Amino acid sequence: MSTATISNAFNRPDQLSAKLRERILRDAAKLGYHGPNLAARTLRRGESDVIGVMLSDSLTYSLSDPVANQLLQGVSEVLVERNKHLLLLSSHIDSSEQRGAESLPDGFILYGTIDQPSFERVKRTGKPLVLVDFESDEITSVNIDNEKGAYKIADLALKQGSNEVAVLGLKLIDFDRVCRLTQADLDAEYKEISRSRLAGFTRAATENGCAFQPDSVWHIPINSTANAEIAAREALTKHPRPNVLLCMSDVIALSAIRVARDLGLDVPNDVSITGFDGIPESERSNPPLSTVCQQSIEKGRLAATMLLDGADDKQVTLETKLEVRGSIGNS
Amino acid sequence: MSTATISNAFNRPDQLSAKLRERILRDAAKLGYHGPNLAARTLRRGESDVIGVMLSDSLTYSLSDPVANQLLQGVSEVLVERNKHLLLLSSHIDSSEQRGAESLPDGFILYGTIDQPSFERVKRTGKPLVLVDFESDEITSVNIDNEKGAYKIADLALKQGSNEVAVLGLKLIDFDRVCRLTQADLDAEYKEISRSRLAGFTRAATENGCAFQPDSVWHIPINSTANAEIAAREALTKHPRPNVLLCMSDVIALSAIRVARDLGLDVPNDVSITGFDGIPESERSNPPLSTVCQQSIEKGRLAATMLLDGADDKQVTLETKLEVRGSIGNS
DNA sequence: TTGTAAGCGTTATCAA
DNA sequence: TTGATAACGCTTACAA
Repeated sequence: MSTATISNAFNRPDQLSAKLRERILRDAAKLGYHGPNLAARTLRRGESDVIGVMLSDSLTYSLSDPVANQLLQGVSEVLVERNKHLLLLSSHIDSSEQRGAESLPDGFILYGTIDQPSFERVKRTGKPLVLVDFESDEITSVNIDNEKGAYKIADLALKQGSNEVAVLGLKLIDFDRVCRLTQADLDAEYKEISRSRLAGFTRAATENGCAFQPDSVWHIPINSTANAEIAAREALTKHPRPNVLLCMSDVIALSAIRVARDLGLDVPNDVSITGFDGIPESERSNPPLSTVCQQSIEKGRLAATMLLDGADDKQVTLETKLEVRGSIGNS
Repeated sequence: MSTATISNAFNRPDQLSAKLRERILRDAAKLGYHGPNLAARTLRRGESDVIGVMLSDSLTYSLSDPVANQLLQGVSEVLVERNKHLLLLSSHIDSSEQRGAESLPDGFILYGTIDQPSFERVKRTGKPLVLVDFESDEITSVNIDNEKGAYKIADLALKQGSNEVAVLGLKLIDFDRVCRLTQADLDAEYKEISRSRLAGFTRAATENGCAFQPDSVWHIPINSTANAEIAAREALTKHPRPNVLLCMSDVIALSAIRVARDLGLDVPNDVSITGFDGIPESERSNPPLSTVCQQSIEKGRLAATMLLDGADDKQVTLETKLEVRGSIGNS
């Protein structure tokens, strides 16, 4: 009974008699053998059955973000189906351990705006890559049309005949605190999807005759309730008070709804609030949030499927769907 | 220049001259070498720097569950700090790929009630294990006192002088649909933490003179909004209508609050509703939810720390904290 | 149908 | 300070 036969017992049942195979498996179990070792198998075969998901934000934060969560749900659904495993990585880091972890997966899903060095490093592995909410020439990616989605919801909110608009933006500049923008901020090059959303808001505002100034645009560095509440409070106590608040994420918009209530404002009669993403909680708020639903779960499913099926060099743009709910006025 | 020297250049800078080391690193970068390969290193050293988190529910579901999410946040916080990596696994599965994935990690965190075969398998790896929300003799674990937490919140809700109690329970029996319990269900052995919560509810009800029957107890198989709404609707339309609804999770309780509103019931005047867990959303509901806060993030941190620091054979019980908020009547 | 042997990329040991 | 070598556990030609 050689090692080869044992290997075959586990991996190629047709290469030996059923009887021998059974005996081997039984003996292995008896000896407490746990089955082929992944490290050794990977080394030999060059395939680990592990898929890496690299997140642009920190792991801890990403796990708390409802949108990232939905993406991961979609990804995991497909991976489980295909018997692949999920290794979570985060960008920014460049330790030797990080590089080690990067060497294991058979392929990567890169979510969000990955920093340049990490991106280069992963590209150089030569392994298949699928980008999500991030684009790069010649690399397979899954995105939505952020400009269009933002335009649609802003247009809807502004059609109600409003005249004072504020924007609660996500990651508009490279700064780690909540603040308003300046014209210089806007002119600076910054390659985040939020800039496309801002472009959509701006186009809708211009078309509806209520263009806004940079100082009506807030920058929020990270999609958390705490940050959003600060910005919402500033925006809603500004003079003149905005009667339309366009938010770049549902987390932000939901925070804004709560802040508005705290300030004694009625949503939508005093102020209309719109979100972006379509997270589950957006349906449950009071009033329910009007938002741009971007099907994050489906995005994850699609990205994983494309990665595993080797859909090279396809750049997919998913449709967004407007969810019109109570947080927009109908005056 | 031998492989050994190159290895040293990456792992033991003191074993060669700075000059040579620098040259090696530079050349390696130029050649597109990504750094030591994890599979090979693991094979040789017997250590992967990967930690496995095995979830009792499916991966996809767990990623959507706010409580599991908080646990994972805590775990990831510590892992990132320690330069370890996170492999997500789920219980129930026993494919060869699963066993492969199980062979990689240096240790495991087992979250929830892991099925017996998976648990045995992981135990036999001989690697360090930390159980969370799950106990087994002689194995390190992190738990809370579910009976006590449940007792405290139930006692608080029932002190208000109510007389009709219903319970929305999570995973009380082995059945995949929402249903009420029978006495036989209660008598059957079932080793889930929810049984301890039920015991706490029962004790408080008995002490407050409003003991409930099995048919006032609902079983919900999985902690999702959809399931919870079905159960909540059944419970709140029962005759006589309960004026206290004790829920075994915040997701369930938040759903119940919405269902109550749909039915035109005022919370807490018509019905008091209590939760369990202390998820972020519980603060934001309308009215805010009274619940038992179980510090899930801290649980994750602690479990990861104990795993990495080799706290063998310690069985920790974390304190729970009562959060008294608007969903309980003060009549 | 079964066994032999090479080699995957590392690192630890030991020798130079 | 550096280099040669064996071994980690597995899979896959190929030989028996």
